[in-house]
Amino acid sequence: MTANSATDLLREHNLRPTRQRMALAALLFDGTARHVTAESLHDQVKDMGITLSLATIYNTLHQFTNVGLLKEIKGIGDAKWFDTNIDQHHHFFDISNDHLIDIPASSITISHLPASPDGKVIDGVDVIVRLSDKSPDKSSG
Amino acid sequence: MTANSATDLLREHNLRPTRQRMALAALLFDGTARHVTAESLHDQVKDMGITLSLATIYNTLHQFTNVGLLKEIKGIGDAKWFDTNIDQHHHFFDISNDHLIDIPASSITISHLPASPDGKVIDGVDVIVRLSDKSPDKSSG
DNA sequence: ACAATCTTTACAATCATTCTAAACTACTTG
DNA sequence: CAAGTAGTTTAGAATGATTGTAAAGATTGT
Repeated sequence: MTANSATDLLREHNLRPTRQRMALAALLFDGTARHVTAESLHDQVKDMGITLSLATIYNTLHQFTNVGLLKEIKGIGDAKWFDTNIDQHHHFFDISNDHLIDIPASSITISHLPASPDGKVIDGVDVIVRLSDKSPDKSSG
Repeated sequence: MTANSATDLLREHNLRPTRQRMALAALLFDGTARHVTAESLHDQVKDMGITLSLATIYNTLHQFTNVGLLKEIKGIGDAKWFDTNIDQHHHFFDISNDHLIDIPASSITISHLPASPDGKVIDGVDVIVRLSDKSPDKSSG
């Protein structure tokens, strides 16, 4: 993502194109799906030689989420994760290295979901498929 | 659950039947499925006129989980939840009041799950169906 | 009862996150 | 471009959930 398109992107969403938001937008919206936590993003910008306060990272992640540029992923580990893939989808979560892999919503079929209780509507369905390392002792050795 | 059966239950799992663990076992294993956090359990025992330190609640929840008496529920709200239903199952999570409702695993059919990446095996599948209040303005009035 | 071991507890420490108020930056208008 | 205003960033304090620590207390086997 170029500096210009980052500017446009931010403006389209009524966010001032500040140095900080430009840097984060450049990192996040390069076309590849990214899964980040505030801490991991903080480390990534640090590696680029840019220093942003953690509070700004949190603020920006929330702002990007509010305007629909990011999606928060519920239920992964201890920290909050954000996803640049804003389509409805699910996740593999590799517990051995805290790595996330997207699963398109269309790749999973969920049927026979019970009816919601009276007065309630389904707000969303999150599926997390936990992965662990295949034990080398089993199944083929 | 009677005091005697709580004692037996604890002994069967190599846990000394202390006053604290007896109280918590009595509360938790009365036959109905319960969803608790450390804080909510702490409040419940307080209501019974018993005072236990929060640290003990945490310790006990973890011990009960380690011996298979409880199951930790991943991905709900900000706190860790524990479930007396140790069968494989899923959850409705009512975001308006942080209330959980079990969904038996057999009530949901998940098909076409993609293959796990090389070297990885599926450790478990968690489905959380988020519920919110039906808006009174929509759909029938 | 005694010693050995396991538990509980108060309190400090930690981790992720949010709050606060002051310093700073971007945008608009002249 | 200068000034004013509104939006942003930041360091550091505060919060909330959880874990660690070390000392005091309870349970068990003999």
